[in-house]
Amino acid sequence: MYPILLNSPLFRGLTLEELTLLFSQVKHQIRHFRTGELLAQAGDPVDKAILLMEGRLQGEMVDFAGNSLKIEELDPPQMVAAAFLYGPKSKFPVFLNAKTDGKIMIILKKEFTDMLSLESRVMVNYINIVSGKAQFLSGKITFLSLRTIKEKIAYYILQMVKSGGNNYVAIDQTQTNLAELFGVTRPSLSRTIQEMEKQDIFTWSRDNIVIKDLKKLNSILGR
Amino acid sequence: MYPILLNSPLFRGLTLEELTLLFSQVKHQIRHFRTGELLAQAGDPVDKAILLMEGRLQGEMVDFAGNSLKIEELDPPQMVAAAFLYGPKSKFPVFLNAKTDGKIMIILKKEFTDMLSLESRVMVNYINIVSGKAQFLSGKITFLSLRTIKEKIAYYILQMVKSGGNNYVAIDQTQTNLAELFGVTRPSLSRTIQEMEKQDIFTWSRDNIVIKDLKKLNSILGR
DNA sequence: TTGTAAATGTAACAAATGTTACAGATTAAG
DNA sequence: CTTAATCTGTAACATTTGTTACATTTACAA
Repeated sequence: MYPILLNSPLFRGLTLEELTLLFSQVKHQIRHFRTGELLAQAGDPVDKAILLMEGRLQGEMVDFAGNSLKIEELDPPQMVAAAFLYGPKSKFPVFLNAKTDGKIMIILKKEFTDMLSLESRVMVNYINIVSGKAQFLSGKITFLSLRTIKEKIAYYILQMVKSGGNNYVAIDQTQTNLAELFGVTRPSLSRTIQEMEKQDIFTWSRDNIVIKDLKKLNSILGR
Repeated sequence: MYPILLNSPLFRGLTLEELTLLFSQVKHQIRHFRTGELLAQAGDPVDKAILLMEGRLQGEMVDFAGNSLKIEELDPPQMVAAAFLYGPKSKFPVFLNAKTDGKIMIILKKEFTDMLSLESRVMVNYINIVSGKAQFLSGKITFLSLRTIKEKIAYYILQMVKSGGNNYVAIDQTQTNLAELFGVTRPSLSRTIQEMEKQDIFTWSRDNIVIKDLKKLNSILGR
């Protein structure tokens, strides 16, 4: 019935038959939207699950002065604001705009809750999604809590090393990207990298980093 | 049977009878611990739900150099690492130490999942808990993303005003506390407050803030 | 009231990062 | 190979924040 949803993290593991059966039991509606349409405002109560089926949506965080801060894009088949359907606040964190024409499925919260009870695989999937968001944010915070650029570089490299295991790290990011990821300016990042190279902590070439002094690198994060 | 758990967010809304019935169907075990005991290490896979019933636990974030960074305490009846039982990582984010003697209930993940399917109120409670964590972290990140101390002060005040509605904000925090919350040093915070007062944005006395120029305050957050 | 601890104001200086501008290096497209 | 776009190195200077130290004020208990 809605084969696109089979690929969504929420319905992972279900067959098309099972999904069709499920939707025969769970009230839902399909809604089409057009480019530029405003689907939700920040602060709106979230009382329904929204599943993006076609098209592209864009979430814009807006600050107190009314300016747009951060933009996140969402592609199908994904759930919108999954971590905000439940919880004490349950308000939209962003303004939700349509970047293209498309369609969404809407399931009211009560029905959504029933669906989770009905099909425990969907329940586990949903909990995995929300937990994943929390874990992602938790990692983000660890990173944002690092004060200096040196610390961020050290953390970044050590994070990469951990997955690799060597003293060699491949980079797939440009310094320009990294600077944005770190929330610092590009020249500042470049300067700090040079400094650390001069201190013989590592050598940083275009596509890889070679650690020369793991001890020093660790000690940067020691307080 | 375990009346203390009635007050836990996870079992909110259940009667003692219902809870007792539930635990007759869900395998679980009680484990006692002693002061100083290490209950879990950061990185350990999380394959069981841990509910603190008595005593006090302490989570310590540890950095690469082996130093303790942040400490969070946990009091009963709370679930430990609720947002890390599911999700792609599913590893303990902290070292879990016992501050006092006490006891925990352990429910294996499979049994826990069954319990959520079995009793939809507990399921919703659990989803509320995890969603709440994600939302809390999301707000934290918004705050940490602010670059300058001025922005943090502006954001903080506007946040307070929004709940109040006036141009008057009561403070229950000392500057020393606020500085820590903002992640800046106390003299820097004090200095910045003075500067903003000189710019006639607000007056900041011991126990309240009076906004004198809301426009300026807003414009600080405009980019 | 007085004494003490905590909170706050303040200043001089150091350190880190941002800003701006430009030159050289690298990459990818034609 | 040539060219244009992107990425990177670098420098001078401005701005912000941290560090340290001390004075002043406030709150609270004896």
